[in-house]
Amino acid sequence: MDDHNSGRRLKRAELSKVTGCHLETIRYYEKTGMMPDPRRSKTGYRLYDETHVSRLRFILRARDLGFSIEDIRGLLTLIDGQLQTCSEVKQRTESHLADVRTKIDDLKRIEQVLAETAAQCSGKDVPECPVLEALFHV
Amino acid sequence: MDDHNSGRRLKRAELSKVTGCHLETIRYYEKTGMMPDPRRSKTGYRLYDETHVSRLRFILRARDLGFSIEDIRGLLTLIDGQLQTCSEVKQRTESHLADVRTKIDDLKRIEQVLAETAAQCSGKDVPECPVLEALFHV
DNA sequence: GATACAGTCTGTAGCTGCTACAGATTAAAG
DNA sequence: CTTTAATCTGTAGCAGCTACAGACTGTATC
Repeated sequence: MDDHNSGRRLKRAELSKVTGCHLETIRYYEKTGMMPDPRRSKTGYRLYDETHVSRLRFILRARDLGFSIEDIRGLLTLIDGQLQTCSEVKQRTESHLADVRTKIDDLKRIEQVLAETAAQCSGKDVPECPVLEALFHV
Repeated sequence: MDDHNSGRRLKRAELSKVTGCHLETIRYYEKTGMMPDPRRSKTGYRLYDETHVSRLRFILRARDLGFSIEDIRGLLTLIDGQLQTCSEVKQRTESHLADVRTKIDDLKRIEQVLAETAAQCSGKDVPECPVLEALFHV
Protein backbone atom coordinates (compact mmCIF):
# COMPACT_ATOMS: atom_id res chain seq x y z
CA MET A 1 0.00 0.00 0.00
CA ASP A 2 2.56 2.51 1.09
CA ASP A 3 5.60 0.93 -0.50
CA HIS A 4 6.36 2.51 -3.81
CA ASN A 5 9.18 0.28 -5.02
CA SER A 6 10.02 -2.90 -3.13
CA GLY A 7 7.72 -5.88 -2.74
CA ARG A 8 5.13 -6.09 -0.08
CA ARG A 9 5.91 -6.20 3.58
CA LEU A 10 5.02 -9.05 5.86
CA LYS A 11 3.71 -8.89 9.36
CA ARG A 12 5.10 -11.17 11.96
CA ALA A 13 2.49 -13.87 11.59
CA GLU A 14 3.07 -13.89 7.86
CA LEU A 15 6.80 -14.25 8.23
CA SER A 16 6.12 -17.03 10.67
CA LYS A 17 3.89 -18.73 8.16
CA VAL A 18 6.17 -18.51 5.15
CA THR A 19 9.21 -19.68 7.06
CA GLY A 20 7.62 -22.10 9.46
CA CYS A 21 9.36 -20.34 12.31
CA HIS A 22 7.44 -19.99 15.52
CA LEU A 23 5.94 -16.55 15.99
CA GLU A 24 7.65 -15.87 19.27
CA THR A 25 10.93 -17.25 18.06
CA ILE A 26 11.14 -14.47 15.51
CA ARG A 27 10.97 -11.92 18.25
CA TYR A 28 13.51 -13.91 20.20
CA TYR A 29 15.95 -13.89 17.28
CA GLU A 30 15.56 -10.15 17.05
CA LYS A 31 16.16 -9.69 20.71
CA THR A 32 19.31 -11.77 20.54
CA GLY A 33 20.57 -9.98 17.47
CA MET A 34 20.40 -12.84 15.00
CA MET A 35 17.68 -11.07 13.10
CA PRO A 36 17.87 -7.34 12.50
CA ASP A 37 15.21 -5.04 13.88
CA PRO A 38 12.67 -4.69 11.11
CA ARG A 39 11.01 -1.53 9.92
CA ARG A 40 7.90 -0.55 11.78
CA SER A 41 4.55 0.73 10.66
CA LYS A 42 3.35 4.02 12.08
CA THR A 43 1.60 2.12 14.81
CA GLY A 44 4.59 0.03 15.68
CA TYR A 45 3.91 -3.19 13.82
CA ARG A 46 6.94 -5.04 12.50
CA LEU A 47 7.23 -5.00 8.72
CA TYR A 48 9.46 -7.60 7.12
CA ASP A 49 10.77 -7.81 3.59
CA GLU A 50 12.49 -10.45 1.52
CA THR A 51 15.82 -9.97 3.21
CA HIS A 52 14.25 -11.02 6.48
CA VAL A 53 12.68 -14.03 4.88
CA SER A 54 16.02 -15.17 3.47
CA ARG A 55 17.88 -14.55 6.63
CA LEU A 56 15.38 -16.38 8.77
CA ARG A 57 15.37 -19.29 6.36
CA PHE A 58 19.14 -19.32 6.55
CA ILE A 59 18.98 -19.58 10.31
CA LEU A 60 16.36 -22.30 10.26
CA ARG A 61 18.18 -24.37 7.67
CA ALA A 62 21.44 -24.09 9.49
CA ARG A 63 19.60 -25.18 12.61
CA ASP A 64 18.14 -28.14 10.73
CA LEU A 65 21.65 -29.10 9.74
CA GLY A 66 22.60 -29.14 13.37
CA PHE A 67 24.71 -25.99 13.45
CA SER A 68 24.73 -24.50 16.91
CA ILE A 69 23.30 -21.07 17.48
CA GLU A 70 26.82 -19.92 18.15
CA ASP A 71 27.99 -21.28 14.80
CA ILE A 72 25.12 -19.59 13.06
CA ARG A 73 25.83 -16.29 14.72
CA GLY A 74 29.39 -16.66 13.53
CA LEU A 75 28.34 -17.24 9.95
CA LEU A 76 25.92 -14.33 10.07
CA THR A 77 28.62 -12.08 11.44
CA LEU A 78 30.87 -13.01 8.55
CA ILE A 79 28.11 -12.30 6.08
CA ASP A 80 27.09 -9.05 7.70
CA GLY A 81 30.65 -7.82 7.52
CA GLN A 82 30.97 -9.25 4.02
CA LEU A 83 33.99 -11.06 5.30
CA GLN A 84 32.79 -14.49 4.30
CA THR A 85 35.05 -16.56 2.12
CA CYS A 86 34.48 -20.02 0.79
CA SER A 87 37.65 -21.05 2.53
CA GLU A 88 36.44 -19.94 5.93
CA VAL A 89 32.92 -21.27 5.55
CA LYS A 90 34.16 -24.59 4.27
CA GLN A 91 36.41 -24.89 7.25
CA ARG A 92 33.58 -24.21 9.67
CA THR A 93 31.32 -26.61 7.85
CA GLU A 94 33.89 -29.36 8.03
CA SER A 95 34.44 -28.71 11.67
CA HIS A 96 30.72 -29.05 12.26
CA LEU A 97 30.68 -32.14 10.08
CA ALA A 98 33.31 -33.66 12.32
CA ASP A 99 31.10 -32.97 15.33
CA VAL A 100 28.19 -34.62 13.60
CA ARG A 101 30.26 -37.69 12.86
CA THR A 102 31.39 -37.88 16.45
CA LYS A 103 27.80 -37.72 17.53
CA ILE A 104 26.88 -40.49 15.13
CA ASP A 105 29.65 -42.65 16.50
CA ASP A 106 28.52 -41.99 20.03
CA LEU A 107 24.99 -42.95 19.18
CA LYS A 108 26.14 -46.07 17.40
CA ARG A 109 27.95 -47.18 20.49
CA ILE A 110 24.83 -46.55 22.49
CA GLU A 111 22.80 -48.46 19.93
CA GLN A 112 25.16 -51.39 20.24
CA VAL A 113 24.94 -51.54 23.99
CA LEU A 114 21.18 -51.20 24.02
CA ALA A 115 20.68 -53.81 21.34
CA GLU A 116 23.06 -56.29 22.93
CA THR A 117 21.59 -55.87 26.36
CA ALA A 118 18.00 -56.02 25.24
CA ALA A 119 18.85 -59.17 23.31
CA GLN A 120 19.73 -60.85 26.59
CA CYS A 121 16.28 -60.13 27.98
CA SER A 122 13.97 -63.03 28.36
CA GLY A 123 11.08 -60.66 27.90
CA LYS A 124 9.13 -62.59 30.45
CA ASP A 125 7.15 -61.37 33.42
CA VAL A 126 10.02 -61.84 35.81
CA PRO A 127 11.62 -59.13 37.91
CA GLU A 128 15.19 -59.99 36.90
CA CYS A 129 16.29 -58.09 33.84
CA PRO A 130 19.65 -57.86 32.09
CA VAL A 131 19.03 -54.22 31.23
CA LEU A 132 18.53 -53.25 34.85
CA GLU A 133 21.47 -55.40 35.83
CA ALA A 134 23.62 -53.58 33.35
CA LEU A 135 22.53 -50.22 34.63
CA PHE A 136 23.02 -51.12 38.25
CA HIS A 137 26.21 -53.13 38.17
CA VAL A 138 28.06 -51.71 35.20
CA MET B 1 32.04 -43.78 64.08
CA ASP B 2 28.38 -43.86 65.05
CA ASP B 3 27.28 -46.59 62.69
CA HIS B 4 27.35 -49.91 64.43
CA ASN B 5 26.34 -52.23 61.60
CA SER B 6 26.16 -50.93 58.03
CA GLY B 7 29.10 -49.67 56.01
CA ARG B 8 30.36 -46.19 56.23
CA ARG B 9 28.33 -43.20 55.13
CA LEU B 10 29.42 -40.79 52.46
CA LYS B 11 29.10 -37.06 52.48
CA ARG B 12 27.92 -35.32 49.40
CA ALA B 13 31.36 -34.54 48.02
CA GLU B 14 32.33 -38.17 48.47
CA LEU B 15 29.28 -39.42 46.63
CA SER B 16 30.08 -36.93 43.93
CA LYS B 17 33.61 -38.27 43.72
CA VAL B 18 32.81 -41.97 43.60
CA THR B 19 30.08 -41.54 41.01
CA GLY B 20 31.49 -38.67 39.00
CA CYS B 21 28.21 -36.85 39.38
CA HIS B 22 28.40 -33.11 39.85
CA LEU B 23 27.98 -32.05 43.46
CA GLU B 24 25.02 -29.82 42.82
CA THR B 25 23.37 -32.30 40.52
CA ILE B 26 23.02 -34.69 43.41
CA ARG B 27 21.01 -32.12 45.30
CA TYR B 28 19.03 -31.44 42.14
CA TYR B 29 18.14 -35.12 41.77
CA GLU B 30 16.95 -35.17 45.35
CA LYS B 31 14.85 -32.11 44.84
CA THR B 32 13.24 -33.61 41.79
CA GLY B 33 12.63 -36.92 43.49
CA MET B 34 14.95 -39.08 41.42
CA MET B 35 17.14 -39.63 44.43
CA PRO B 36 15.62 -40.25 47.85
CA ASP B 37 16.30 -37.86 50.69
CA PRO B 38 19.30 -39.26 52.51
CA ARG B 39 19.74 -39.62 56.22
CA ARG B 40 21.19 -36.64 57.95
CA SER B 41 23.81 -36.23 60.60
CA LYS B 42 22.86 -34.42 63.78
CA THR B 43 24.07 -31.23 62.23
CA GLY B 44 22.15 -31.70 59.03
CA TYR B 45 24.81 -33.11 56.74
CA ARG B 46 23.62 -35.59 54.14
CA LEU B 47 24.79 -39.13 54.74
CA TYR B 48 24.68 -41.54 51.83
CA ASP B 49 25.04 -45.29 51.79
CA GLU B 50 25.57 -47.92 49.12
CA THR B 51 21.97 -47.79 47.96
CA HIS B 52 22.46 -44.15 47.02
CA VAL B 53 25.65 -44.96 45.19
CA SER B 54 23.93 -47.66 43.12
CA ARG B 55 20.93 -45.59 42.38
CA LEU B 56 22.93 -42.60 41.30
CA ARG B 57 25.12 -44.78 39.12
CA PHE B 58 21.97 -46.22 37.60
CA ILE B 59 20.77 -42.75 36.73
CA LEU B 60 24.09 -41.67 35.28
CA ARG B 61 24.49 -44.80 33.19
CA ALA B 62 20.99 -44.55 31.86
CA ARG B 63 21.76 -40.96 30.99
CA ASP B 64 24.94 -42.02 29.24
CA LEU B 65 22.87 -44.43 27.20
CA GLY B 66 20.68 -41.56 26.13
CA PHE B 67 17.61 -42.37 28.16
CA SER B 68 15.62 -39.25 28.87
CA ILE B 69 15.10 -38.10 32.40
CA GLU B 70 11.47 -39.02 31.97
CA ASP B 71 12.38 -42.55 30.90
CA ILE B 72 14.68 -42.87 33.86
CA ARG B 73 12.06 -41.66 36.27
CA GLY B 74 9.76 -44.27 34.78
CA LEU B 75 12.25 -47.06 35.32
CA LEU B 76 12.94 -45.91 38.84
CA THR B 77 9.25 -45.83 39.61
CA LEU B 78 8.92 -49.40 38.43
CA ILE B 79 11.84 -50.45 40.58
CA ASP B 80 10.65 -48.55 43.61
CA GLY B 81 7.27 -50.23 43.40
CA GLN B 82 8.98 -53.56 42.64
CA LEU B 83 6.81 -53.67 39.58
CA GLN B 84 9.64 -54.09 37.14
CA THR B 85 9.48 -57.02 34.79
CA CYS B 86 11.94 -58.00 32.12
CA SER B 87 9.11 -57.78 29.65
CA GLU B 88 8.32 -54.19 30.50
CA VAL B 89 11.92 -53.04 30.71
CA LYS B 90 12.80 -54.74 27.46
CA GLN B 91 9.95 -52.99 25.78
CA ARG B 92 11.05 -49.59 27.04
CA THR B 93 14.60 -50.28 26.07
CA GLU B 94 13.60 -51.23 22.57
CA SER B 95 11.48 -48.15 22.28
CA HIS B 96 14.45 -46.04 23.30
CA LEU B 97 16.63 -48.00 20.91
CA ALA B 98 14.26 -47.08 18.12
CA ASP B 99 14.61 -43.42 19.07
CA VAL B 100 18.37 -43.73 19.00
CA ARG B 101 18.25 -45.28 15.55
CA THR B 102 16.02 -42.51 14.31
CA LYS B 103 18.46 -40.01 15.67
CA ILE B 104 21.34 -41.77 13.94
CA ASP B 105 19.46 -41.70 10.66
CA ASP B 106 18.73 -38.00 11.08
CA LEU B 107 22.37 -37.28 11.72
CA LYS B 108 23.44 -39.38 8.77
CA ARG B 109 21.24 -37.33 6.50
CA ILE B 110 22.77 -34.19 7.92
CA GLU B 111 26.22 -35.64 7.45
CA GLN B 112 25.42 -36.38 3.83
CA VAL B 113 24.23 -32.89 3.10
CA LEU B 114 27.13 -31.26 4.86
CA ALA B 115 29.68 -33.47 3.18
CA GLU B 116 28.19 -33.04 -0.27
CA THR B 117 27.89 -29.33 0.07
CA ALA B 118 31.33 -28.82 1.52
CA ALA B 119 32.70 -30.91 -1.30
CA GLN B 120 31.46 -28.34 -3.76
CA CYS B 121 33.43 -25.61 -2.04
CA SER B 122 36.42 -24.27 -3.85
CA GLY B 123 37.95 -23.50 -0.49
CA LYS B 124 39.38 -20.35 -1.95
CA ASP B 125 39.34 -16.82 -0.64
CA VAL B 126 36.28 -15.88 -2.61
CA PRO B 127 33.01 -14.66 -1.17
CA GLU B 128 30.83 -17.09 -3.13
CA CYS B 129 30.30 -20.32 -1.27
CA PRO B 130 28.12 -23.32 -2.03
CA VAL B 131 27.40 -23.84 1.65
CA LEU B 132 26.02 -20.36 2.05
CA GLU B 133 24.15 -20.73 -1.22
CA ALA B 134 22.57 -23.89 0.06
CA LEU B 135 21.52 -22.25 3.29
CA PHE B 136 20.12 -19.19 1.60
CA HIS B 137 18.39 -20.61 -1.43
CA VAL B 138 17.44 -24.11 -0.35
C1' DG C 1 41.08 -22.54 73.33
C1' DA C 2 41.81 -19.50 69.21
C1' DT C 3 42.08 -19.27 64.60
C1' DA C 4 41.96 -20.44 59.91
C1' DC C 5 40.29 -22.77 56.11
C1' DA C 6 37.57 -26.33 53.90
C1' DG C 7 33.23 -28.49 53.55
C1' DT C 8 28.35 -28.29 53.91
C1' DC C 9 23.83 -26.25 54.45
C1' DT C 10 19.83 -23.47 52.32
C1' DG C 11 17.56 -20.75 48.92
C1' DT C 12 17.85 -18.66 44.78
C1' DA C 13 19.65 -17.04 40.32
C1' DG C 14 21.75 -18.10 36.05
C1' DC C 15 22.33 -20.66 31.65
C1' DT C 16 20.33 -21.91 26.49
C1' DG C 17 16.79 -21.71 23.20
C1' DC C 18 12.80 -21.19 23.11
C1' DT C 19 7.60 -20.79 24.23
C1' DA C 20 3.65 -18.77 26.61
C1' DC C 21 1.00 -15.44 28.77
C1' DA C 22 -1.07 -10.85 30.55
C1' DG C 23 -2.65 -6.48 29.55
C1' DA C 24 -2.78 -2.79 26.28
C1' DT C 25 -3.28 -1.22 21.58
C1' DT C 26 -4.51 -1.65 16.63
C1' DA C 27 -6.44 -3.80 12.46
C1' DA C 28 -9.92 -6.15 10.02
C1' DA C 29 -14.51 -7.91 9.43
C1' DG C 30 -19.44 -7.71 9.84
C1' DC D 1 -19.92 0.67 15.66
C1' DT D 2 -19.02 -3.42 17.63
C1' DT D 3 -16.77 -7.61 17.82
C1' DT D 4 -12.98 -10.44 16.93
C1' DA D 5 -8.26 -11.14 15.50
C1' DA D 6 -3.65 -9.67 15.35
C1' DT D 7 0.04 -7.29 17.30
C1' DC D 8 2.63 -4.81 20.79
C1' DT D 9 5.55 -4.98 25.28
C1' DG D 10 7.56 -7.07 29.21
C1' DT D 11 8.07 -10.92 31.76
C1' DA D 12 7.69 -15.75 33.37
C1' DG D 13 8.14 -20.53 32.43
C1' DC D 14 10.34 -24.97 30.69
C1' DA D 15 14.40 -28.74 31.22
C1' DG D 16 18.43 -30.03 33.28
C1' DC D 17 21.45 -28.61 35.28
C1' DT D 18 25.28 -25.31 37.43
C1' DA D 19 26.78 -21.53 40.35
C1' DC D 20 26.73 -18.44 44.01
C1' DA D 21 25.81 -15.92 48.59
C1' DG D 22 25.59 -16.10 53.38
C1' DA D 23 25.34 -18.94 57.37
C1' DC D 24 26.81 -22.82 59.71
C1' DT D 25 30.04 -27.01 60.65
C1' DG D 26 34.34 -29.87 60.82
C1' DT D 27 39.18 -30.41 61.01
C1' DA D 28 43.97 -28.89 61.49
C1' DT D 29 47.36 -26.11 63.38
C1' DC D 30 49.24 -23.22 66.86
